[in-house]
Amino acid sequence: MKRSLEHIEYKEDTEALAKFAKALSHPTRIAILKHLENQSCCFTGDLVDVFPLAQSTVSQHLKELKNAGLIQGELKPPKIKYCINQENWNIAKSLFQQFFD
Amino acid sequence: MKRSLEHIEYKEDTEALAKFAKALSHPTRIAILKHLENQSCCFTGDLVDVFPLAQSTVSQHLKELKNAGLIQGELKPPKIKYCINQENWNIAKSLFQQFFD
DNA sequence: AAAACCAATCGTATATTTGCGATAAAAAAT
DNA sequence: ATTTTTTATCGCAAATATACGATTGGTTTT
Repeated sequence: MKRSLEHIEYKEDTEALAKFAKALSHPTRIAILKHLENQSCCFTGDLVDVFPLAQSTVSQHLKELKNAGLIQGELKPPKIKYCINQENWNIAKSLFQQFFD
Repeated sequence: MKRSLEHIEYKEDTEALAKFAKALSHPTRIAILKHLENQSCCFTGDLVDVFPLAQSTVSQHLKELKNAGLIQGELKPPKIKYCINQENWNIAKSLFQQFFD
């Protein structure tokens, strides 16, 4: 990508909102989050059964949700239990609320 | 991209939410929408002055926002006046509200 | 009719995203 | 100690996104 010489600096809220939106920009990730909201928590393997996707692909989506801060993984060897990260979830919620008035 | 043989079908709301989120997934587009919320409307040229981006790049972002249905352009020759598409804006708003509980 | 203005589109380059299979790592079960 | 289970990561391929300059198309002004 031919980039602008200087990186554009946006307000912190703008950047944060865009980052959360990006995490939500794929239907699989929306579906994963909806699933987590219902189940409260789940394991990677559960999701692999729910979605017709390779294990590595599901893992990749979980990683992005984790990077965005929307979920967190708790080690329950040999599994990993994923839950909504309530703190950041609330931050995202209020950013979107604020944005839409 | 090596795709699954059959395209995954998600619920309509899930697809719609992901589509809106995608439109919001770039800080420039967030900033454009915030600008439109303040000004109620504006012209492409105004935005080119506000953002340190090429005219074609701004136009590209406007196109994506238009495709997502979040804005609409009204011909005011020789300019084009862009406004929030209030109907779809409200749909997006309620989808995000619903999603975050 | 010609020149000027505004915005979309085209063509191109590069970066990022998405997806898969294969492999690795870490713990549990045998 | 070996095997099994579970999940992350690597390497690759293809699609999509981002950005720019140049060009095009439409309208207004001269």
